[in-house]
Amino acid sequence: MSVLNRKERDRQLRRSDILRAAEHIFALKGYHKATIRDIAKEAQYGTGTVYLHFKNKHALYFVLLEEKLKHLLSVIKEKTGQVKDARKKLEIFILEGLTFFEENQDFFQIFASDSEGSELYAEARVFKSPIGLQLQEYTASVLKEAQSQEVISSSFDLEQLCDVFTSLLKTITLKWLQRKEGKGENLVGLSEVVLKLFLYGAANK
Amino acid sequence: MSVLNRKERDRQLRRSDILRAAEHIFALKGYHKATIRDIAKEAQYGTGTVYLHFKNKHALYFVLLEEKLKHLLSVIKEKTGQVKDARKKLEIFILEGLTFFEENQDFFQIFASDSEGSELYAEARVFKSPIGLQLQEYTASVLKEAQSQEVISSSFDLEQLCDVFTSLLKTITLKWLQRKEGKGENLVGLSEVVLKLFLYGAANK
Amino acid sequence: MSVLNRKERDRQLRRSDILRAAEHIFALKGYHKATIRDIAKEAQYGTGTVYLHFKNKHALYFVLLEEKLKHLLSVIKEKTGQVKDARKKLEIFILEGLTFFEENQDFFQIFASDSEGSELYAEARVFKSPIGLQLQEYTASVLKEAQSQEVISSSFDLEQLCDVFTSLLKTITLKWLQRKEGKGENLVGLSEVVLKLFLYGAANK
Amino acid sequence: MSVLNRKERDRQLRRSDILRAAEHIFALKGYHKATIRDIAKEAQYGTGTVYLHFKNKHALYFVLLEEKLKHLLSVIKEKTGQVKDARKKLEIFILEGLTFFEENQDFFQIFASDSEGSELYAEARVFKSPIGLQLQEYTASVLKEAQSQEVISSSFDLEQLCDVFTSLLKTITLKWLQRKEGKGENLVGLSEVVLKLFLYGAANK
DNA sequence: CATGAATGAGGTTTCATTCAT
DNA sequence: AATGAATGAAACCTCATTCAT
Repeated sequence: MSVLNRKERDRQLRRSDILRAAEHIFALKGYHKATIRDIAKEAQYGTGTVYLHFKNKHALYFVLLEEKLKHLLSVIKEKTGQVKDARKKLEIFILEGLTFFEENQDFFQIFASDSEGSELYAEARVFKSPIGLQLQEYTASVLKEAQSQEVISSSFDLEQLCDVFTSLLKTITLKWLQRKEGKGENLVGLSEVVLKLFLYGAANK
Repeated sequence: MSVLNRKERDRQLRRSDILRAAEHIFALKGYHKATIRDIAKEAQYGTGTVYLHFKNKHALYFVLLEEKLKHLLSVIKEKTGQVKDARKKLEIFILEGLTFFEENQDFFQIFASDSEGSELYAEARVFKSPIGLQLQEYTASVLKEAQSQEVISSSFDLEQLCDVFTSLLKTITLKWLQRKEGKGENLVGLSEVVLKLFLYGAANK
Repeated sequence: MSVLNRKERDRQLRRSDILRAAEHIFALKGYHKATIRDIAKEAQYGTGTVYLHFKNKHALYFVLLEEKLKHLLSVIKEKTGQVKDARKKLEIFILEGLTFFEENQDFFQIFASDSEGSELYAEARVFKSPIGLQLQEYTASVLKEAQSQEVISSSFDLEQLCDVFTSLLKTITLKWLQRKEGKGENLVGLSEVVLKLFLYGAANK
Repeated sequence: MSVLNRKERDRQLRRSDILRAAEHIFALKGYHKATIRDIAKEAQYGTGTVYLHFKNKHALYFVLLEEKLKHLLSVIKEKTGQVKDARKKLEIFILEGLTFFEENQDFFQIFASDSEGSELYAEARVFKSPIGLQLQEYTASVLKEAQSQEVISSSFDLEQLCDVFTSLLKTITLKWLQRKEGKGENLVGLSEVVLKLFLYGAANK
C-alpha cells in the first residue's frame, strides 16, 4: 500500500473515530448540550482536530446523519431490491430497519430527535437532506408497489401511509429502547408485530 | 371580591400571559433557541418578571406542558367518560385529540418535539411527568377496555398498543401541520383515517 | 429630573465609561491585541455589559473613533468657522488640531494606527466613515479657500495637499508623543513649526 | 561548488521564497490576519517549513522588514554616496525612495502600517530595529549636510525634519497607491512634487 | 530536512439568572 | 411586585506552534 493510501486511510480512521464519538455524545446529550470538546475528548483528540475534518458543529451533525442514513438506505435497498412480492418486501424492509436500529442505537436516538420536533426546525433537518429524501422516496416506492399488487389499500394517501409506516418503526424502536433495561428481548423479534399492526391494525379479527 | 382575591387573580393573569407567550416562542424556536427575553417581550413583561412566576427556564417549559396536557386530559376524559361502547370511545378519543391539536398548534409543536428525541433526554421529560403518565394510563385504560369488549385484539402488548396509538395521532397531526400551507383541509376530518389505520391497518380488504 | 432622564443619563454614563476604557486599551494594545475582557475590566464592568452598548468589538472601535472625530471636527469648525483670513484659518486649524491631540493622546494613537496601514484594510476604516470623510472635506475646503486667497499655491493637487497637511499634523504629534518621556514640552507649542513647514517648507531663505 | 555550499544555497533559496510569500500575504491581509499557513501555501511549502527558517511569526515579519529596509538603505547610500551637492543629494534620495516603493509595493504596505500606529506597539517595531535606526541616521546625516550647505534652514530641529521628510515620502506614496486604480501615472514622477513641498512648502510665491 | 496533522489556549459572543431600584 | 441592566460561565472556532513520520 502506498504512503498516500496509508495517509488517506489514517485520515479516514480519524474521521470515523470522531463520527463515532459524535454519534455517542449527540445521542447522550442531544445536539445543543453536546459540546465539541465533549466529542473531541470522547474520541481522544484535541478540540481543534475535529475542525480538521468538519467545518463546524452543524456540519459534523449533518454528515453523521447523512452517512448513517446512507448506510441504512443501501442495506434496505440491497435486501429488498430483488424481492418481487410486495408483502415479502415490506417484511424485509421492517426486518432490516429494526436490525439496523438495534445495531445502531446511538444513531437511532439522534435520528428520532431530528426527524420530529422543532428544535432544529429552522436549520437544515435531515429529512430535508438528499439522503433523507431518498429514503422517503424509496419507502414510498415500496408502498406504492404494495398498492399496485393490492397488498395494501389504494384508498389511503401514499404520503400519509409513508409517514405512518416510518413512525410505526420509530415508535416500536423507541419504546423498546426505553424498556430495554434489564430485559433481554431483542428488537428484531418485534418485526412481526410491526407488520401485523401496519397491515391489519389492532382490531380483533 | 376581596383585595387579596384581586391580587391573586391578577397574579394568575400574568402567569397565563407568560405561559401563552412561552407556548408561542417555544413552538417557533424550540427550547434551546428560545430565550427568556424573547418570551418576556412577547408577553410584554420585563425579563425578571418571568422569574417571579417560574423558577427557571426549564420549569417554565415543564409547567407549560403540564398545564396543556392537563387540559387535554380533562377534555378527553370528559368526552369519553360516559361512553360505554369501546369503539365509540376510541372514535371520540381520536376526534377530541385532533380537535385539541388543531386548536393548539403551538402546543402540539412543543409536545411533538418533547415526546420523542433525546434533546431533553437527561432532564425530566414531560412524559415522565405526573400528568403525562396519567394521560398514558388513561389511554391504556381505554385500549384495555377495547380489548375487553373484543374491539381490539388482546394479542398485542397493551403498552405497545398505547404507544402506537399515540404516535399515530402525532404523526397524522405533524404531517398535516407540515402540509397545511395553502390547503384548507382541517385536521379533525382525518379522524376517520386515524381510526381505520389503527383498527384495520393499511391492508387491502 | 425625571426617572427616565436619570436612567438615560446613567446609561450614557456607562456607555462613556466603556468608550473611555476602550480608548485606553485600544491605544495601549492596538485593535487586535485588545480584548473585550480587557476593556470591560478597565471599565470595571462585566464582559457582557459591553455588549449591551455595542453590537460587537468592531462596532465599539468604530463608534469610539466616530465620536472622537465628530468632536474634533466640531471644535475645528467652531473655531475656524468665523475666520475670513485663510492664513489665520490654517493657523487656528493647526492649533486646535494639536490641542485636541494633546488632550486626547489615547485617541490619537488609535487614530494614527487606523488611518494608515493595512491592518484594517479590508474592513471599514475610519476615513471611510461619514465623519472621517467630513473631516477630509472640511480640510479640503479650508485649503481650497487658501488657494483662492492665494495663500497657498494652486499648482498643487488639492487632494495631495490635503493628505500632506494631515500627515504633517500627525507626524509632528506622533514624534512628540514618542519623545515626550520626561520632557515637559507641550504639543501646542509646535503649531508654529507645523505652519511654517507646511507653508514654506524646510528651505533656507 | 561544494555540496555544503549547494545545501546552503538551497536553504537560502527556500528562505527567500518564504520571505517573498510573507511580503505578499502581510501586505494583503496585515500582520494579524495573515496566517502562517497562508504564507506557507503561497510559498508552496509545508507549514512546518516556515519554522525551520524563522523562530516564529513575529520573527518572520521582523526579518522581512529588516532585509527590505537593508536593501533600501543600501540603494540610497550607493546612489547618494558620491554626490556632494546637498540639494542634488536630496533629489536623488527622493527619487530612489519612490523608485524603491514603486517596485516594492507589497513591502511599502507593510512598512507604512508598521511605522505608524500602535498595533505592534508593545512588540519591537521596525524603526527600533538596527537597520531602521541606520536608515533614520542616514536620512538625518543627509539633512544635516543640507543644513550645513544652507540648503535647508538650521532653525528646525533635525529629528523633526527627518520625521517630516520621511512621512512626506510615505504620504505621497500611500495616496498614489490608493488612487492608482486605472490611472497609469507613475510614482517616480511625483519626485519633484515631494522635493518642492519639502523645500518650499505649499505657499504661493 | 520537510511536512502537515494535532493541539489547546484564548478570543468573541450569547444568555440564564440575579438584584438594586 | 416589576423591571431590565449587569453578570460571567461556557460554547464555538481559529491558528501559532510542535512533533512524529
